[in-house]
Amino acid sequence: MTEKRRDIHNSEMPALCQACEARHHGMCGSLTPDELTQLNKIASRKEVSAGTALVADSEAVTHYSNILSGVVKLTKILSDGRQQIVGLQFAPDFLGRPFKTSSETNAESATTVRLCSFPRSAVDRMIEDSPSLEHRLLQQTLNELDEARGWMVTLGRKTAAEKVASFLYLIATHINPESDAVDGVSFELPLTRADIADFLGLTIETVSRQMTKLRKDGVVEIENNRHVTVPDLERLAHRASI
Amino acid sequence: MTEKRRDIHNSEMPALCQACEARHHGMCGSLTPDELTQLNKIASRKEVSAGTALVADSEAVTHYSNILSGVVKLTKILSDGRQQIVGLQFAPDFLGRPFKTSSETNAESATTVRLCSFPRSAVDRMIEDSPSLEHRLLQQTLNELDEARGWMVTLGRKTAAEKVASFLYLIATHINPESDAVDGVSFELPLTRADIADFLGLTIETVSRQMTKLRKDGVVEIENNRHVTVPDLERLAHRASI
DNA sequence: CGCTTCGTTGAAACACGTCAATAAGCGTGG
DNA sequence: CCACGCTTATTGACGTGTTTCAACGAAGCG
Repeated sequence: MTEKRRDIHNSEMPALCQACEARHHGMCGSLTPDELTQLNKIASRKEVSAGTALVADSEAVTHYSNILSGVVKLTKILSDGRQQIVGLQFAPDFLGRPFKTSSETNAESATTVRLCSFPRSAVDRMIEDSPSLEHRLLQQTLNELDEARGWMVTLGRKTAAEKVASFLYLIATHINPESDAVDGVSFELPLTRADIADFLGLTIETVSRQMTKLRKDGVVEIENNRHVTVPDLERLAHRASI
Repeated sequence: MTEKRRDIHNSEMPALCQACEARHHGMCGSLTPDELTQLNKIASRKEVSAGTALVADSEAVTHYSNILSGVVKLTKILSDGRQQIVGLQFAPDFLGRPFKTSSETNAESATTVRLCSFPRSAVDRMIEDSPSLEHRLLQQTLNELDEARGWMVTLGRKTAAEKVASFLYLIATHINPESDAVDGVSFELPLTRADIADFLGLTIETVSRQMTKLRKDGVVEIENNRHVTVPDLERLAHRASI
């Protein structure tokens, strides 16, 4: 894979992709300049506001997308309305479920999200022709599987306090892809209390109480409900039993 | 993929693989007879009893395996000993985590398990050479991801009663790969009450109480603690909120 | 036959959910 | 600019589902 990348001359790459690749390391990294140029012709970039349905339940999936910025939540609902967020996706994740036209999973923007979208058929064809693209896809899928299984421990075996700490830790370590700061991490929560509750399998009241407790214990600082500062990531991780 | 299969003449296939492929539809189906013959030379078949560690936490993974029969549980533990089963694997699933030598996930046989194992390096090489094998691997991984996310709803949003019903439904529909029987499904539970509790994020006492309730309500019949009969799968599914 | 493991059942404790009231943030319009 | 409604979040009192603790029964095994 690394060798493959090496012979990509930036000058041959579409300008839009250059800017994108410079910041992230998404799937397009495994495409040749030719493929990239080709894909770029049929790609469409768009920006959607928070709360937009990107993949509606059981609706035919017509597009795949790369997330350029923002956070997307993947949700499932039971027939009586109970909802569970089964995954969060950050830039530069690939959004879509190859080899299956319908999905039982909904995708919705949690924040303002910028996307680079492609018609499904074109990408499916490209996957067939490009083993390295499929390889990249397999790696992302394996990572998502690891993350999903890790979260299952949180859902099944952690207390409410540990769940909320786990969530904050997850965001603190994922929201800013490049930052490796150990101290003084600060960010805007991409999710409302209701979303956090759906992610953790709790009620909004319990989430609120545990957030208050973390704040009173000095583990986090919270301003305007959404802006969070974590003075000591290790301390937060400890609260999350990580 | 289907076309690829069509030109495999059974006469060219190693005898051991023939018997295996006849019953299941595992990964080896995407290999050519040549590759199969080659792989068969380095494959070792073995049978392990229930409770055998197959992949120990953070230990280097030296082998991949196909599950020929039995059930394997994938577990994760927190530092204080709390345990969560994050997946069950049935024949003919592939066991192992490609592209990563260490895993945070343990694999342990839940029942007697028959395996067909291969040295890691040989399979890794084969994956590089055979796009169709990688394709098959991607598909299993996507399926496992779907299953994991489906189970997250069970863990996060279902009551104890629904969780136990969901578990019984999962087993009833997975334990016997070929059976499509709607009525009178009968099977041996592959997991102890402790395992079931670890899978559902409950205690063994709660599992026991809910099993008793399902039995008293006539949703399932239970003999000798392990043998379960489900007279009406739809009724069980309803209890599971599926 | 005793020993251990596995499963069931009951009573009490508690973590989290439910219900309800209040406050804070935010856009809209008079 | 303030009034108004709406959504989002906090906090309290109370109820309940699940856990905890404990005792007991059943099954497997030397």
